[in-house]
Amino acid sequence: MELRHLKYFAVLAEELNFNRAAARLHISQPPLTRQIQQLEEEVGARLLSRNTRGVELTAAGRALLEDAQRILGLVKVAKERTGKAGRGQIGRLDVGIFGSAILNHIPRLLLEFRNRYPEVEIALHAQTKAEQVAALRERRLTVGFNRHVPVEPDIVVETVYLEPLVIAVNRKHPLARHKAIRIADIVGEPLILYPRNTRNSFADDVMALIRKEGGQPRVVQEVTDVVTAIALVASGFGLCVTPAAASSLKLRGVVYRPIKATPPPIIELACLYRRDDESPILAAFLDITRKFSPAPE
Amino acid sequence: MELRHLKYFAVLAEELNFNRAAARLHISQPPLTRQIQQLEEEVGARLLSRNTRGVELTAAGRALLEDAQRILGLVKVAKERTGKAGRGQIGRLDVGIFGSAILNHIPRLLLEFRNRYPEVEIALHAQTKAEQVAALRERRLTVGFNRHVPVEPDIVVETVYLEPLVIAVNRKHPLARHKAIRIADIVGEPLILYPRNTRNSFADDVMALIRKEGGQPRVVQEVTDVVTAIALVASGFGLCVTPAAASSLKLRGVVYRPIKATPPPIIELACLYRRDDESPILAAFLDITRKFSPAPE
DNA sequence: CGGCAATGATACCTATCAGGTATCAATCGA
DNA sequence: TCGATTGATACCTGATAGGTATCATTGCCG
Repeated sequence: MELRHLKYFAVLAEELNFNRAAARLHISQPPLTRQIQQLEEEVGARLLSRNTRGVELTAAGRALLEDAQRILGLVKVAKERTGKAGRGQIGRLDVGIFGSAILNHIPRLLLEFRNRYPEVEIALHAQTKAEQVAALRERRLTVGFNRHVPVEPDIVVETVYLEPLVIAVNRKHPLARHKAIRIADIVGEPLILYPRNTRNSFADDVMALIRKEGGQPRVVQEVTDVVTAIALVASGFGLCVTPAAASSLKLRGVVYRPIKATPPPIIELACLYRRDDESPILAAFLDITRKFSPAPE
Repeated sequence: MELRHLKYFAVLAEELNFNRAAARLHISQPPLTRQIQQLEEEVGARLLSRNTRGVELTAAGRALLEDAQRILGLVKVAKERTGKAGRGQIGRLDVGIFGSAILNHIPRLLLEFRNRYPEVEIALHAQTKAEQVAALRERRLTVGFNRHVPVEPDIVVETVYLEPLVIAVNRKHPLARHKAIRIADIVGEPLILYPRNTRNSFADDVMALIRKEGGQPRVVQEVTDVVTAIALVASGFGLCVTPAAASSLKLRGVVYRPIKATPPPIIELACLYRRDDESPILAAFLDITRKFSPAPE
């Protein structure tokens, strides 16, 4: 049995007339007769009773018609669905993120992607660098976002965003009166650092930045995430150097000031994915990512 | 697209190797390659990524595989179901019956039919002769059972059972002492007749039977159904001539006696169906009906 | 009542295409 | 580097879907 048989039968069952059905199928009547005969032989039952004036469905014909229509419908949606999957318009995008990355740039990317590919399900997974790499290899992740990602042969690391740094200070702190703050100004100031206990982290960048100005950072507190860090700034513990994205965290008593320097200090956000991943969804997502990157607006 | 494409693809997706898949499909490898290429072209997406050492499903391929398997499964059950419908092993049998016919013979037929065609749904409809004929014409009934059915050109009436008559008498009545009763014995006896007010009914048969013996029936009560008639016999209202099937109605105080006559009086049970009905279910049912008929055991 | 028109079935031809054989290109492993 | 294995390609052949011509049946209508 082939889909042709079912298609022919479905049309014939609608028309109940071989000539009209054949015309609708753009074939002549004898081939239609033959295909229907074949179908009848294969299912082992008369499908239509031919009473000289037109035809009529038998019980078996009625039974098959239902199934045939459902099958033909399924074939149609299967074709469409497969095509969509091939163009990355359907499926699932698993994105690995880390704490503060979710504050600004990545949500914009995801929003844009969702608008363009509304039928792709997006799943977010908060994971560390190492977890992301492992998850990518095990196909649990399509793409990850992180900073300072070590180079691996099977993982592509692509810088997607250059984010300026800002300094979060308490509104009552003298530096809050400046429009912009020089790194030299914060040498000796009490510093809140994050994340804590992580190799190759953003915290190291900040330390290095201060040391480059000849200062010794005076860390008064290490915390695990931005939100806690900014909360401490709000309560006057000290100041904090953060990616600009954090400034969307509006906490009472905290102001954010750009850093005065040439070139202004920036931090890279990278995206990572399997080198051999040819999934159209990844391609589509990377396409959008690159349109937004790497320069900050 | 044809089912061939889906079948080939499903096997290939399982094997993930063109040669093995081709072998399982009893074709050689090049035609398989070509059919898969055609399929890919039609859905507009790569289904497999060919990495020199074996192949791998793409996202589109995974999407299609699910649908393909479901479709192939449906095709299989559709074939089976249609064949069954063609052999009358599936579907629905609407049977029209009248009051007392349900007491003995018809239930046996239905039981046998249900055992042989367990997947056919049986629906019973209590209807008069005229209702049955109308329902047959309107396809609401597959087959009807009745007595004294007038001949109609489009309805076949087939005698399916020759039922002896018996006489129901009160246990205390003098005739109850006889093993068998002659019609002559009941001339003048108080008679309960049913059904009431119906043309060409069983009641007429009984009346004719008694008149043939030269007697004038002494009808003391007319009722609509057997059960009421037998209940009246139980309370001593009179005696009642009924088809033998009624004797399965065991009421306290009622005994049934055969009629002594040559030939013994009988009443015909007929089944009726549309002359142009070629449904295999009807054929199957008639087949069983005829095996039980027309002689009483 | 006979010819006409419409039905689906049959006979036979043709063109398409599924499937076969031989072979190629690429790549992995020994 | 050579052989083995992968899927792809080229080309041929045979099965078969589809076409044309025609038939048998039957309802319709003058």
